[in-house]
Amino acid sequence: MRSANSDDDLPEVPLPPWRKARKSSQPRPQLSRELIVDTGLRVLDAEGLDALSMRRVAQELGTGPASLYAHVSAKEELLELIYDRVLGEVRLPEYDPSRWLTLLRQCALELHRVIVGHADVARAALASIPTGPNALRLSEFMFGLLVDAGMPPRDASLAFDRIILYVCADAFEGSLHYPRMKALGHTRLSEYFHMYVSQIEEYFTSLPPDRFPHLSEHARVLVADGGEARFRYGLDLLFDGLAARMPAGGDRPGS
Amino acid sequence: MRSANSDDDLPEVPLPPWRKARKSSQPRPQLSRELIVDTGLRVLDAEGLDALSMRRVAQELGTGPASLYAHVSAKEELLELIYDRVLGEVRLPEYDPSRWLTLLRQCALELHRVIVGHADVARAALASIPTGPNALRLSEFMFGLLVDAGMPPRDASLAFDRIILYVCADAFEGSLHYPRMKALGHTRLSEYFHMYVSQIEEYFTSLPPDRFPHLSEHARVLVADGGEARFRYGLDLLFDGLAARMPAGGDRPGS
DNA sequence: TACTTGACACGAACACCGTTCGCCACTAAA
DNA sequence: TTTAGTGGCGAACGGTGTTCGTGTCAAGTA
Repeated sequence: MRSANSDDDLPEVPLPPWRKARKSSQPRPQLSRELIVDTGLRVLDAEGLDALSMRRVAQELGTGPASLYAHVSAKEELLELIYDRVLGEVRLPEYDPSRWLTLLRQCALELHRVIVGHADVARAALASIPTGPNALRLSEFMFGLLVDAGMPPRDASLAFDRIILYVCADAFEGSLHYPRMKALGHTRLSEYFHMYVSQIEEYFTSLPPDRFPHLSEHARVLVADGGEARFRYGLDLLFDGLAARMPAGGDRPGS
Repeated sequence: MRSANSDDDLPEVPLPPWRKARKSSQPRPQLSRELIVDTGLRVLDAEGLDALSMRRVAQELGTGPASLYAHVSAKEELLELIYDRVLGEVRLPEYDPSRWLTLLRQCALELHRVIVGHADVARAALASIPTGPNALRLSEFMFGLLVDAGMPPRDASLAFDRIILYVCADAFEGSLHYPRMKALGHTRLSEYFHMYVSQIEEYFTSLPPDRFPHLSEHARVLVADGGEARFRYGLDLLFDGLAARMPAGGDRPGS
């Protein structure tokens, strides 16, 4: 595999018998679903989703791409498995329906944190309908919280779905900058963002004020807040709406 | 190009001089950005984003993929142009800040309608930072509405951003079913959805009730509502939160 | 102990993809 | 009429996901 010797057709030497021993001393790579998912996640964390190809994972495992298909039906399945493994890192608080709003908010923030922490796994998150064990665990927790707090199951289903969508969508949008940054050759995230924000602001400022009065005037604030503030603002909007819909109201002081 | 005559290497006849006239009567295919964007959108509408390759567009235009790069720097740019062309279909209501909530909601619904109407253009929508003329037109309208209604520009910026994200994210999520449906060989959308919903419901029902009491009990309602109801529910959540934040409150009777 | 069986590993290939290079035909200016 | 230059485009490069057929090893059976 590592070249070195010439692997031509004609055997230069009648291959000594102990060659067989060498091969069996290197037992079997023991491929398995878990090992493949582990490796895939490692590649994704280190180099991003674009670098996560079947060939790349196979290479990391010292084999060819065909070997993976014995344990994983397709790349899509591999991505779903990786996503569910990531969801395993989500730590759930103690279950207490009387504090449903606080806990639900905590879940959303935690989910967001975990997803954002794994490069651009969000791109895989939005694309898959998650049915893995860790996704179920999280779903049961959040959906149950809403139901047990007194929300009609149908509303709870919708609300839960919208929260997850929002969290994943925000993480996804943020992850789009990741490949861009690499393409521009930047290695420092702050440096990239500074450049990016300046460009957008400059563009908005340069717009004709007669056709785009608000955009050109407020160019600065349009790019002022970074990802985390934007995320929290939208989350607050959603949860305020939710609290107003819950029969018993919210659980935090002041609402 | 249209076959018909045999375009072999050897000329069957010493090609008469008036052949030259024929060629110049068919001047040049007159490739242009607009023509390429038109064709791309047509392919996308007819066969989905997965089928939209540079080769496919070129083939539709009766040429090779290399020809496109004279007018479009990369596929990503083509997608952005297509998306902005789609945004051109968004019809804006009459500007009236005193009815900001109604109009903003109308914009969101209209944008959603237009995006969903173009197969899975949503996948391109979320992936690009829209700076085309039609995107600016829409941004100026919605952002201006919030500012002129009395919202501090910084909040207006955040709110506007979140609304767009939500609309696009929902359309995106819905568009994911599109390739799946094709992969399963279904041609009727309703038929596919019926099968899909049944499967999910069955799966949730079959979950162990001791570990997933809420999911297994409420399996039916978890899949009850289709895309449109889910979308409106989330939009209402957002707008309720927004109205509560606007200094002058909402504009609709009852809020 | 010898043989069979079956599952896994994997090289090679297929059909695509986005993109670039370099040649060609052609138009417009000189 | 010559020349310069531009846009169209065939061919190729280096990648992708996936499949087929073969090889090889470990365990079960006689």
